[in-house]
Amino acid sequence: MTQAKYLEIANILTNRIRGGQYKARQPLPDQQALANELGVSRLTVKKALDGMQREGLVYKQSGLGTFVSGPVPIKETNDYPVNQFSGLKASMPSQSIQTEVLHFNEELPDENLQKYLSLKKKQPIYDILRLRKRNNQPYILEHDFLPVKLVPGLNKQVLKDSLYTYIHQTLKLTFGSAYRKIRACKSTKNDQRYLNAEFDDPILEMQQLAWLTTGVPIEYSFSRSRFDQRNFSMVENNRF
Amino acid sequence: MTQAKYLEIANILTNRIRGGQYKARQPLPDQQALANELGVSRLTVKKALDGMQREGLVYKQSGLGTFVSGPVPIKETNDYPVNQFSGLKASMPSQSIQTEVLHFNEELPDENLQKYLSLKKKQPIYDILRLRKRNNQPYILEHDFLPVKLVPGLNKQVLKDSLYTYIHQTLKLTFGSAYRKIRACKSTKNDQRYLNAEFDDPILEMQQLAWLTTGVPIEYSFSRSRFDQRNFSMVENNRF
DNA sequence: CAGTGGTCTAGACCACCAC
DNA sequence: TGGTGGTCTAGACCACTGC
Repeated sequence: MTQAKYLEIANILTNRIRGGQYKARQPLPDQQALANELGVSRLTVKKALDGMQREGLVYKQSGLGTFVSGPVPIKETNDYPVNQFSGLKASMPSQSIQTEVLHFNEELPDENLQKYLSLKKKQPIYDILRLRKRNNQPYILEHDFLPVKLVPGLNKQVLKDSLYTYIHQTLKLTFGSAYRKIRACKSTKNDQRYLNAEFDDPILEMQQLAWLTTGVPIEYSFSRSRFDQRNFSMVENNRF
Repeated sequence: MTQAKYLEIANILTNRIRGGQYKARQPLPDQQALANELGVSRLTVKKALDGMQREGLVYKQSGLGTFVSGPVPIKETNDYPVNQFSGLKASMPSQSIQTEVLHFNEELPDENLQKYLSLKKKQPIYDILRLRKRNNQPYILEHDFLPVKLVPGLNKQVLKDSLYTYIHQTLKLTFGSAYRKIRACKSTKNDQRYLNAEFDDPILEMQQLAWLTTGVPIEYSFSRSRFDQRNFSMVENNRF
């Protein structure tokens, strides 16, 4: 199956920006010119630029043109882009990520999990606790709950490798959307034990409820990190 | 100037969902039927539905239809949607918000602020510290930095009322995009003093660098809340 | 097979901006 | 006034779904 044209165009233009062909604060060629050059309609170019704008790569001024965004001066190495669906390993290819499976069990869901994952009392879930390390330092403590019937064949090796890859590549399931909640909280015994957190170290937690494209809930999870290890970052656009 | 048609369509369909005409987990009429009924082209309906999908109101299955999303079971009252550009008062109309101006001064920017806001040494900034209260309880401690030349006429009354309204309605400036960073941190003396935080209470902080549609940086700010007062929430979509 | 959403086109008009 | 991006249309073809 081939990629959509507008994604192809977005790739080309993104590479031109990264390669320096279009420079920060400078305008790109106008949409019609790009359409002519690349052999597509103007709407297809616009769609590509819309996506690039959402990612913060360009900004547009109606009546003036489309401009390359400058670098973000407050961006840090601990910043973790929150607008993505890939697993940890795929989203941080430059980092060396190790995974320890601390707990992996098949259980019956409590009332909350029944509600969150649309399950009956007798429909089992996987209860998974994993410690992710970055350069062999504790990084994220991940607690996942998934319905057993949706993720058959799950085992420790998959969990050490990549849960998301297994769900997507092997089971051919596609994540559709997720509700994410970020909060600060006090450290628990588990945080102190696995993340090397002091008792008064704040913890940054992301809670997530994720659905497949079919609308079926597939994952409820918590990701916890020590306050000095991770930030969540995002680019927001007005009116979209 | 009139609203774009696709926004109008999105409003109509959103109201139908909220009014119960289309029910959770049930399909909407197909795009062509809606286009015929509402007197617009199918693409315009699709654009409206795309926006509603980004907001988490509906989800689509290629080949099947567009479905109404169910309620989110993990949503809480402390959840604050992070994908928005309105000020605090506009985004929480149901809450009673009071503002105390703790500090308001015109100063010269340090090196970091010069870099973040693209300013020279001699170009002054406003340094603003405000305490936002919800139902007369401390809620958010906001520290804002804005270039003086971009926001003329700023005064304490504006700050007590609404900074965003002033910038948008009075000065006719439009926010284009923002880089936002969320982190957990330990409480400072100011947090303890104004947010009634204990010394070991974690603080949830959002740092923001915002640009106008022209690409000019206009605001660098910190919003801090006690860990038990506020969460940040968002709906994310795969492939958009 | 029929029905759905996803994509793409060519052309048109509009609002906005700089000159 | 000319050029930009934003919107909208009608029509077409495709990939995917369930029957």
